[in-house]
Amino acid sequence: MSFITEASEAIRESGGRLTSQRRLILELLQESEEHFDAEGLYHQAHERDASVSLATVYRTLNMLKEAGLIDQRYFSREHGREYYEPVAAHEHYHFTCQRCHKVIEFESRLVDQIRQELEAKLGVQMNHTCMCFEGICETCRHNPKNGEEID
Amino acid sequence: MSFITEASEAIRESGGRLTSQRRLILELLQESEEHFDAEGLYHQAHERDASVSLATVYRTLNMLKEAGLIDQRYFSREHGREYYEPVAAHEHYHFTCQRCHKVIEFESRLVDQIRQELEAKLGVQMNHTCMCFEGICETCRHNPKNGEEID
DNA sequence: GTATGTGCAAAACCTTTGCTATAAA
DNA sequence: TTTATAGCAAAGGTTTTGCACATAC
Repeated sequence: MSFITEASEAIRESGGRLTSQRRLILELLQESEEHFDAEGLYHQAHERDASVSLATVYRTLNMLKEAGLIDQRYFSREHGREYYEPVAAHEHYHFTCQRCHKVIEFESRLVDQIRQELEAKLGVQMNHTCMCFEGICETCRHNPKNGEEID
Repeated sequence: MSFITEASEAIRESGGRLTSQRRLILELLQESEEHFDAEGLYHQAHERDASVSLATVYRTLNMLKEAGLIDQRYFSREHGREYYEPVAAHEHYHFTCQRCHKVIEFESRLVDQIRQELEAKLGVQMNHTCMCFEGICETCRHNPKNGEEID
């Protein structure tokens, strides 16, 4: 089932309405299948339909997050801005290059094990994990040009 | 070497000045040896010296962060507010209880291994790791009273 | 004396919200 | 027709900054 179909059904099931703005945003999300933030999404949407507002983008993102259709992440060290991505089949994590700002996705058995270890060791119930990794990617490590001191 | 001594030297070495406001803030940090945010620190400082401003607290925290004397962390899922703590001998991580808001520190060999695994697997140079864990602590799990639906 | 640091208030930033008009069902 | 949603602009919450004055060195 496509993202748009799934999201449309979720909206309808909860008594929501499939407005033209929401449809446009869903299309953009499905097309991109990448990481995006509210502002980037807003710019794309606004290009196609100048009537779309930033508030609607935020409201739609929150709605999709509540519905469990997108995940909210942080990518930069400062975490000043929220990013989103479609919910993926298996958990994965992100490494952001501080120089070229490329985001590398990866999976790790170790990361997955942490939850279990903590639940066992601390006796807690883990509901949410947030991890960001930052540094210099392989390409940039081998290209010391491109200026800018990092860390 | 005490935190105050170390910080004072760092300030002087970088051509900075040990103002009364900075001295007060350093004292509070050394006393607390805990997690704190800008506002909490500001309130404490302001009690002892009503002339201390929030701006100075922020500036001092940033200075100490740059100097590598305190670490900046996030404890809540939303990351709306920055927390700080003295730089510790060994890396540790934090689990925050969503019900009682207690913060549990822990160490984990697994967490530490992730860096190495990623450096090997992705060929990156890891400069910064940010992790937050949230859920329900053991105590709260066994005390289903206290209302509030969580997640 | 000279630069660095301070307080204040305003700005910056991202996100949310109140209100009225609009449009989906 | 009814009620959810849109747009707008204003407010929210946290952190930063410009500026003139104060102060450590």
